[in-house]
Amino acid sequence: MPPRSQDPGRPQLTLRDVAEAARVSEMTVSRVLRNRGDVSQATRARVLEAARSLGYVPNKIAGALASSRVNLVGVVIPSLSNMVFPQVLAGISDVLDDTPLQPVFGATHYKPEREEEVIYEMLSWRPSGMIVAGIEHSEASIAMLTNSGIPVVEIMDADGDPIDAMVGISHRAAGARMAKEILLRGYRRIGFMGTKMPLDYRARKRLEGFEAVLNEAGVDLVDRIFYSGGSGLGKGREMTQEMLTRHSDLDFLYYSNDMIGAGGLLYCLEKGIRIPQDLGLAGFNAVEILDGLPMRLATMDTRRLEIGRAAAQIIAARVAGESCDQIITMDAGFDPGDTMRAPV
Amino acid sequence: MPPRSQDPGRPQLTLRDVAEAARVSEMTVSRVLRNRGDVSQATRARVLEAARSLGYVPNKIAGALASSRVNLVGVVIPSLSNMVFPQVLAGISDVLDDTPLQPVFGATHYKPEREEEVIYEMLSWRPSGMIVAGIEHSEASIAMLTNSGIPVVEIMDADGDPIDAMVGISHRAAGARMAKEILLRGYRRIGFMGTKMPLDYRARKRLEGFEAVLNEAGVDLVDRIFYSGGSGLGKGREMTQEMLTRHSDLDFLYYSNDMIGAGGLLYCLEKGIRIPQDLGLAGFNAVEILDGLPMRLATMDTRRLEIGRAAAQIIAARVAGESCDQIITMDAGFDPGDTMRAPV
DNA sequence: AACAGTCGTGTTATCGCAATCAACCGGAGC
DNA sequence: GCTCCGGTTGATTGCGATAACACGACTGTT
Repeated sequence: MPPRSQDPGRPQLTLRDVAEAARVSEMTVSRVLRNRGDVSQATRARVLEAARSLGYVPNKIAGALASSRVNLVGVVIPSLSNMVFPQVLAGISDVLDDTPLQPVFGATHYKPEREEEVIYEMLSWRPSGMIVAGIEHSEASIAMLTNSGIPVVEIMDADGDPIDAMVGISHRAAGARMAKEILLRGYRRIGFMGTKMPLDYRARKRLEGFEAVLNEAGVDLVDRIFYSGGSGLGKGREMTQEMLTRHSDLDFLYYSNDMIGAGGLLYCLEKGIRIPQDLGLAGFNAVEILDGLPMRLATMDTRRLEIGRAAAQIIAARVAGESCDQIITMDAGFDPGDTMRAPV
Repeated sequence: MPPRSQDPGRPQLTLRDVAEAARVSEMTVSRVLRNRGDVSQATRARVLEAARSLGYVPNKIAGALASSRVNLVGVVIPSLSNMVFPQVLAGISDVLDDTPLQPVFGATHYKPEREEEVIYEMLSWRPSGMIVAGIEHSEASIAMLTNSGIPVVEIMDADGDPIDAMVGISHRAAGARMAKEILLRGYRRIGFMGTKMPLDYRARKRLEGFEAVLNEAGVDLVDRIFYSGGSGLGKGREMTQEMLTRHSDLDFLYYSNDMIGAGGLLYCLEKGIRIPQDLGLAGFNAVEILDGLPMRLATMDTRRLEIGRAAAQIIAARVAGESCDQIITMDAGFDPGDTMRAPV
């Protein structure tokens, strides 16, 4: 029978227990465990030994209440299963690992009411800062963040005004850039495939920027297909088949993300379609899965790691009382890969 | 100029402020905001209005200290950028979303010392439960978890004894099963490719189980290649090329995960190798990316979503004081896909 | 009319720790 | 021998909330 850790009898250890064991005051134990103030080597050793042998773990709840300092940074993102956000988190962790700050994540699933709840929950722990994906939030969310009195960094978007600080790329500009590159290469009959989610503002802005440039050039999207549910290679295949069935004369397929783009690419290669001569393809996001496909899909790098890093740096600086940039706009990098022909 | 949320002047709102605004005691406000006890409709309305108009967000730090109840569940996993763990998290979130409990994640990057730190950090917030990936932990980690007095669920592995509760599959059995299936189909000259990480115990157990069955049948692995760094399609391609260059007579390639397996598959298809007749392939983990590849890779489903769910259910039940299974061993599902020929 | 039982609300005492300031100690300087 | 001092250590207070109990105002019963 395995030991059960829920034995009720076990009393929670406190500073007092350690203090008694080491025959010093609670305050001294507190100082030792936080490496604060002057404590003699002898006392320090005695305290550490006592804490170790008792298996004492400090209670941050009490510590935070007493010092009104909480070393948490709330990070609010739409989803964890998206392949995109984990990289932002990696950037954040990278930077915060060198500070006393610790990130705490929450997912909203692109639902504003869920975002509100997550923000409320997080703020109720009185974190030192917040990093929130996107710049579109409910009024209540904005009010809470504004009133919180802590640094707030909105990330991944730059098309709008932030509550406080902001780090991201302009998705409108990214869409426009891709449209320009496509036109520059002589493609004119373009189909779009993307997610249906009306609340993915960034995807929407990209499409807006994309179409705006097309329209200026007198070109219209031939067709568009929206899907719901998870993004996967399979989804890209299906949609591409559907799209090419509807219109046999397309010369370019623009996908709202690399996953479905890669699926489309695999489909086209199987069908023996000549890429990029007869048909060009492009996705969005520069996910690592692209390295390894038979052909490199054209895409745009959304600088996720750097965005995470920069956001965390802003929080760290502000918590330390240093000044820093409040608005950082990055350029999304364009990569034609192998699926777009050379500019004409 | 955007509003700065760090205006120093803003005093933190407390129950007292709301109480004064609503002209009731702090206790009454507390009751209203937690929906506890009897409060008259009139008073309740007044309090809610006061809280809303002030923009009050409760301080859980203080609440937790006073009630010694913390609705957090610590979840310790090796990595977030692995495609595997996010699904475990999804299962956990699924279940906890229907309870007052809230998951908090921490990544260890497969380092025991990092795991120790993460566990220490989490326990210092006095969570209601812990879910930890794997059953191999440092002595200190085990001691901390045991002493914590809270429910602890170790997940994703079943080859060993748990600290408290456990939910997972036997990786040794999974490796053995795959070996049997391979032998059953007449493959004999087998190459293995996997990650070098000595601390990925589960990958190691799979290989052990795999080789044990081969050896019983008088078969030896022809060769093995270990890689370090991230798993990607590209890595799978490179290794497969290397492996096939070293040994032109292999008839099966066993990969330690689906990502590199998929890369290998794409490589082989490009080279015109006849799969599964001349060469069989198999990966591990049943990641969704497989749906959409030109050919379905043989793999094993590690039941990640269900593991996450079950672990969360155990925590939820234990927190609620209910009894429940303590050890759940799931069977990894085998799927021959299209890359293994029929049994002979 | 006296009593107990509700209901709604307030009072008091923690919760475990850190900030603050006071107290102590032994040696240096006069 | 006295003060002064820097280095250590301890006692007290309060962080913002909740638990537990106390209390007054009604209600309904006998």
